[in-house]
Amino acid sequence: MDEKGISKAVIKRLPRYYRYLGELLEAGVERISSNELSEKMQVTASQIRQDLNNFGGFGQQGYGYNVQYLYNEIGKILGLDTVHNMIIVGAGNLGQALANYVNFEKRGFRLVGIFDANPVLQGVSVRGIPIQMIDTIPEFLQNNDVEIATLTIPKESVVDMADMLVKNGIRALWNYAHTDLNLVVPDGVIVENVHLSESLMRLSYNLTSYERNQKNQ
Amino acid sequence: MDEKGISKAVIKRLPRYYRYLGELLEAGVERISSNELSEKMQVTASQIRQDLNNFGGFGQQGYGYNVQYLYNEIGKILGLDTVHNMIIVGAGNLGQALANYVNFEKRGFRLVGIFDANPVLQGVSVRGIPIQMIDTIPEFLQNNDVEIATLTIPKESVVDMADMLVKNGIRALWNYAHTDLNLVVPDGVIVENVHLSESLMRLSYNLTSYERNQKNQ
DNA sequence: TAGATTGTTAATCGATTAACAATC
DNA sequence: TAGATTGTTAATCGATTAACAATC
Repeated sequence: MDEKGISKAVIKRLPRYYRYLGELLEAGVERISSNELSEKMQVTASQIRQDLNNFGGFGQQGYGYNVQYLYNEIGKILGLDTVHNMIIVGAGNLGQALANYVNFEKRGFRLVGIFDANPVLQGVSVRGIPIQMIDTIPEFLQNNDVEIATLTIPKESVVDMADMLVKNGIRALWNYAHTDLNLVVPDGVIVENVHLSESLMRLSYNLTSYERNQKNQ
Repeated sequence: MDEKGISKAVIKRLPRYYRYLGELLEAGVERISSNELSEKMQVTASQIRQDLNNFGGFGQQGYGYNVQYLYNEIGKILGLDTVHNMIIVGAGNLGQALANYVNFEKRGFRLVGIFDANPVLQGVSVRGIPIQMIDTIPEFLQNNDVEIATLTIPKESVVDMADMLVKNGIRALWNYAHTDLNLVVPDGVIVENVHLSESLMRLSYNLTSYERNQKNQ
């Protein structure tokens, strides 16, 4: 199974397929054709078939796709069938919000530690996990097999933190700080940047240019 | 100034330019060439020039771009030079995290109301704004000029909520629920979906396929 | 078998990169 | 003026869509 060279555009769409298939599953739908799914998701049937065929033939001519089977297969492709231990660094509002997000657990992301620099938070429990001090991270990573670190700390400290985490064996960073960590981290370390403010600016652009168009008509 | 037909790919990159220019500004850099910027941002200089020229010529041959000027212009394009009133619907962890995010204010997004369905939260203040009950939203929108609603409520209730908000004049939805609101909302209403779990799944995909490749070598 | 729908190749469309003349 | 660098056109690359033969 060589999954090398799958385009970013395809990978970006996979979680969305997964979500829609999950909903169909909940609704008790057993099978679906690329055409039906394309209407629901507002993409072309052609694109769905092309996307899926990057990973193998999951359907059957004359029948379509079995929802449960396809859901499972995409889950496997996304790596949701294995458990990944995760820590959260930064127990502010956002860090705690993410910690409380129950569904991650269901997808194989197991929260095993929460860390913060603020001594006031020491020992405070979030979802049954006591917040620990940041300087204990190296020791923690030595004793626990953690792959993912979620970074909800200010951008000023995030580069140094990323360095330290990678040196202690962290394999992937889920970065909420306003920096593109991928540009400062060694090759092979996975970085997923979440820039919420950029999302809001995009909204602002669309809102503003819509209003401009209204005026000019 | 006709900004019709700017491609999504370009719009997606604008906030990133804005961020890098802001950093250069803070660092006291006065001018920059597309080439220098391209190295910093890890994109091609050609792309930078193409992107900017969608909106007009902001540079000068032989000189490059004035950082302050370009920063301001991109800000204008993104609509960050006007104030947009915003409410947050859903005062759970994520809603409160976003409410506490100070920088939005600086970019022209003014938080004017926070709402929740849980009576326990009634009157609790977040950043000086008391949480109000959701059933008071229509009246609130009648009395206040609000353009943007941030939705941090469960997906079960988000479609009805969106309907209600739009009926009461909301122009844009910043949606954190696990649904594609753009597919259920009338034309002309701006929707920006933020699917954090999809981001984590992408991370998971990259991590998993990296590990698979390691094994096969 | 006939009908439906996939898997896949070919055609089209759009986005990115390269190149260079214009010009500061 | 000479050098630098933009704005912009042309070339390339990649992604999406259309079409259809294969096949359940």
